[in-house]
Amino acid sequence: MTSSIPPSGPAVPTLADVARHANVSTATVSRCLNSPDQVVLRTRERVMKAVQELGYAPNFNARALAAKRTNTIGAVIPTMENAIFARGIQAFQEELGRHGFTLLVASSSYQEALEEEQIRTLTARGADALLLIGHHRSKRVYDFLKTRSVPALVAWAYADGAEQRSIGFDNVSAMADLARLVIGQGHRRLGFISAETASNDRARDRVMGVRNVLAEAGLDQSALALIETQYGISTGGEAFREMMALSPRPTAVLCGNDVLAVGALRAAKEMGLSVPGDVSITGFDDIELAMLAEPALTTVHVPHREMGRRAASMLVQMVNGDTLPDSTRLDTDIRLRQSLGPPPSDAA
Amino acid sequence: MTSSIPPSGPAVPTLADVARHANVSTATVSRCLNSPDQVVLRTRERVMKAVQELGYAPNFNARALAAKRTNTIGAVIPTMENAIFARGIQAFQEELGRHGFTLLVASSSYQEALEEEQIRTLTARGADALLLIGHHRSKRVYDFLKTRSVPALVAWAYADGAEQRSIGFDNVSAMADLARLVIGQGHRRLGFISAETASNDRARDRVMGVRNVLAEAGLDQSALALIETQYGISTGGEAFREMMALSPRPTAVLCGNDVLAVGALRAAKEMGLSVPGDVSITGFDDIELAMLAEPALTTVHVPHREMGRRAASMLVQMVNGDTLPDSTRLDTDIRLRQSLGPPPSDAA
DNA sequence: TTGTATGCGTTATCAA
DNA sequence: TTGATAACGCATACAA
Repeated sequence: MTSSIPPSGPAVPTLADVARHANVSTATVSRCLNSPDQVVLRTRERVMKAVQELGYAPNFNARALAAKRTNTIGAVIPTMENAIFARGIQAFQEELGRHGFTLLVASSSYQEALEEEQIRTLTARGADALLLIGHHRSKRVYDFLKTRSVPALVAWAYADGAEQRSIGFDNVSAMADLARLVIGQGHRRLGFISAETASNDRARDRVMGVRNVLAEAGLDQSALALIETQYGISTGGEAFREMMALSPRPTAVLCGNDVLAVGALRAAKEMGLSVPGDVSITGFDDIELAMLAEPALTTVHVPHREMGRRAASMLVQMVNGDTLPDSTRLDTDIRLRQSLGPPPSDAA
Repeated sequence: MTSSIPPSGPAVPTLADVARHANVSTATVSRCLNSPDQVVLRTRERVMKAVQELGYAPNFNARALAAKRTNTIGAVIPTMENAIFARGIQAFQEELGRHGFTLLVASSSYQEALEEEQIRTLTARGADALLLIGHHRSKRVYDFLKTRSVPALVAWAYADGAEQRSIGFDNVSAMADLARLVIGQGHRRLGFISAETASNDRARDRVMGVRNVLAEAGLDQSALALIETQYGISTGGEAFREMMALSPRPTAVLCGNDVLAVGALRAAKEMGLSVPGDVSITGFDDIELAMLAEPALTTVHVPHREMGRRAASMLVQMVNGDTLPDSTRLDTDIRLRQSLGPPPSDAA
């Protein structure tokens, strides 16, 4: 019986290996890599040659442990399957890269408990700062972040005077603008298909935006039929059918996001309803789908890419501690397209 | 002048703090966390209480350094903005979570050099294994992975007898099946709008699939007009316009993916061409957009979610080293929808 | 079952 | 400009 040979090929080279190879101390190698100008050219060349020859690459975990800094920024988003986050995060990452930072993404599947877990995980991994979506989360989480002194930035939501630094837009007024437009077309019975509001302040704010406008227009809140449903095209369609079964039924159905709206659009077509002839439908976000839909969707345009990009530079500032950036409010605007029109003339 | 007070609040608790608090050694605390059954209930309770009270959370980097294992699996995808990857990766992550692994994603923006960099980064971070998209990459990368003995799995592509373990489908035959169908409808002049093939074997394979069928049908390769373009709806549209300017022009335009196809569809509409009356258009991937488009897109359905899920379990197996999983070939099938029909009768 | 002691690969402080 | 050397926070072999 032969003793088992350890399957180690040429072990992964370490700083020490490089140091030996170049006949210098590990400290010098480290300096060559991190602050090259602190070491004279001649030795630096020797060290770099050794690095090349051995194919050395620094061990990230060891570096993080010793330096207490990772140049990594974490982000917890609801899901990558939502195009708005995919797009924003891609821009976020690109901008981080330009500043020498790396992105660590995690997704919460829209579950508050999972989000908390992910936040703790990213923190344990040594993220220098975090990007979070929306303001809604337990005080415990905010306290945790504070005692760990991990800078955090809230995105996709801007709230006046919120304690937490944020970048985003005002969901209430953005949706209100759209609702005003709908009412301006003559609609008096509205439907609203909302994403689930339980732990989603953006969704709640959008509902509030519509309610505010109703009040403003002197309409009773009963003029609004509200359905909450999960994110998805098919769920949007089901909610729409439900809404059309109401009597009297809404002449305009506003949706909390474009995906729900596209579902509604499709359901309408399947039901043989003309949009906007029989019923108007609107969305929110202005993803590509909105323009491609038939009829094209009237929606609220949100600058997702810009938000991601600017979120990155704000976080970088916060980490470097130069100057703390102010919360940033971005503008949204309405994209008026075919899916919105006046109510049918025979509307009861 | 007062000396500056270090802004440290209650410092982050470490293993040692917990140990002190519970009156045990650090080793015992470590065991409580990693192999609880090795420590007797009574002390375990004491330790856990201390953990709670101090709000202790293990430092990931330190743990990785000591244990040489991270329970982390890395993935390098072209971009999160492509729905097929977003969807697959989401499933991938969910399945990893079930096995106690964490996902680290990076994106290469379809750039080979960037991909290599990301692979090195993830490796330096101690990823236990990697998920890569497609087979195409330099030997250097594969060698690197081998000497570091980092298990890697290729996804979104399956190649018979490829050295690298993979999960995916055969892009050549999947596209060939579709091309056969198109030719079966009577088309004799085809167009193909391909994604850029330079460092993308999936794209190359799809082109090859069409070419094979042409040969098979006794058609000259000149019967195929080929345009390569970047991923995107608008680029797809531009390529389509170019193709329609050809003379004689193709009666059917196959696209390397659904996004390009949707762009083509839109361009056709803008040009006043009827689909499939004047020209047929097909896609590949079967993303949601395909069914929503007008007319609905004939395309190749790929089980992205299943691929992500199974990729995760394969990688977990590879890391745990139980049994090495075989490469897996998944089936695709054609979704025949309205965008494909016979060529116009007046086709020259 | 628990404790002691060492090492993991870096960075950073302090001398030289 | 460079070199020793002490952390960093944890896991684990070995001893008790």
